[in-house]
Amino acid sequence: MTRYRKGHKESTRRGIVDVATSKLRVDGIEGARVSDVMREAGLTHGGFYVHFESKDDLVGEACAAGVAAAREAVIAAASRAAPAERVRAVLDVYLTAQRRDSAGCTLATLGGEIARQPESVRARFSEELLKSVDAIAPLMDGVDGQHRGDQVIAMVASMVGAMMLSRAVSDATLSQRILDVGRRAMSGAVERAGKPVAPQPTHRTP
Amino acid sequence: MTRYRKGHKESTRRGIVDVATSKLRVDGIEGARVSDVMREAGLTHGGFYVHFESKDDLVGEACAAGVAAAREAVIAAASRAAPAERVRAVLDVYLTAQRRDSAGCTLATLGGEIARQPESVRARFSEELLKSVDAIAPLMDGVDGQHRGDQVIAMVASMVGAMMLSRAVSDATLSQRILDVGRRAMSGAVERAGKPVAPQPTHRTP
DNA sequence: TGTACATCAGTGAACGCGCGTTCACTGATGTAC
DNA sequence: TGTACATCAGTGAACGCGCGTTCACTGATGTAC
Repeated sequence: MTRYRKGHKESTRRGIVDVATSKLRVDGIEGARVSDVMREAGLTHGGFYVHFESKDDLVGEACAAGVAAAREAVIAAASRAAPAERVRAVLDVYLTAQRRDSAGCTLATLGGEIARQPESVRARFSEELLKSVDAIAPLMDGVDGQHRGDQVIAMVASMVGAMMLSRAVSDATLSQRILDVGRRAMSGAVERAGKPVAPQPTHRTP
Repeated sequence: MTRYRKGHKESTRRGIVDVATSKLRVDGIEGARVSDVMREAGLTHGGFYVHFESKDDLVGEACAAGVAAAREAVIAAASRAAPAERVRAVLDVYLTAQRRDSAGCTLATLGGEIARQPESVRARFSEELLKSVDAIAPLMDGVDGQHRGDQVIAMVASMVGAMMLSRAVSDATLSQRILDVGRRAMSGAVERAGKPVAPQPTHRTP
């Protein structure tokens, strides 16, 4: 019951990757079953191997797609703000309870597991992450390319760490506090680094 | 072939938890098999249920033990330095290539997976993490308890995010860069926040 | 234009494997007499 | 003090289940003649 027009196979494949990208975030790499992904993509599990060599193959592609999606989201948020406000703009979009309670971000949900994946998966993830740093860096407010890239890395590490802890914790108060502190600490650091202000040794608690 | 002296059962149980704590970090929650943990503890898998109700039960205990171990390490590192130097002291001990390449830290290796565990596991993790924040906070250099705790949370989130990304990435240069940037960004933020210095909008690259 | 055949995305039953868990059993020790 | 029994940490074979993967098959379309 098939035989479709040209490009159909590619679009089916893309659909599988899309489903996998979000299912991996929710269920983890081992928790996201091939058969579930295929069913959610409107297919049966047997056809999986027409599109992918193995589950690892899909995992690598989905991780890369997840990082790419995060990159686009960061670029979109940063682009809307003035250069000096961009870190804060990204933090305000990313480090939110809404984002924590939704499927979340590939980096925060899968980062720990990717470290245990085969080289093929890690390489795809790695490449896409470096590409993201380089793509976001020009939007940052720094003296040179290296510093701008470093600022992206610091921002991403802080956001991802805070988001991961905030998701792991079952205590709602602590979870919210982690998000708030992450947002304040990072935007505070940027403000202090970028402006000639009198010393302010206190974090205010709004 | 048993019947041991009083306290033997408890010490066996502790041994299983110890093995599990490090095995979970290396292999992940699903990757760490009950039978492997038992074998490494010098037992056969059948005896597992004399000590634990289920694998989840062990996972909860091992996660809590992992957080407690991290707390002790942070306290030890911080205690050796002067108050204003403590964040830097912790960063210098924690955000290192050696730590990245060893079993690593429970927060960075399991954080993402814990978010998907049953409430029983998350609650134990959560409790131990909050306990850690409260125990480390008095060592920090801040105006009040809330701020000190916030400083701990910010430090931990940054460290854990950087460590996780550094471990996930397969590109050795990027991996090292993530560690370096994490260390510099955090210790720089502390320095800028704590001292009345002239504005220095650049990160120096040593 | 009509007919025969090749193609290939997708189906669904079946496979082997390894996991968490169960269970009948063991046997050295502590306790009762 | 010596003997019979209860205890219980630990053993190892066996279980059921669900996963990733394989494979013989389907059937609508494109192509050859």
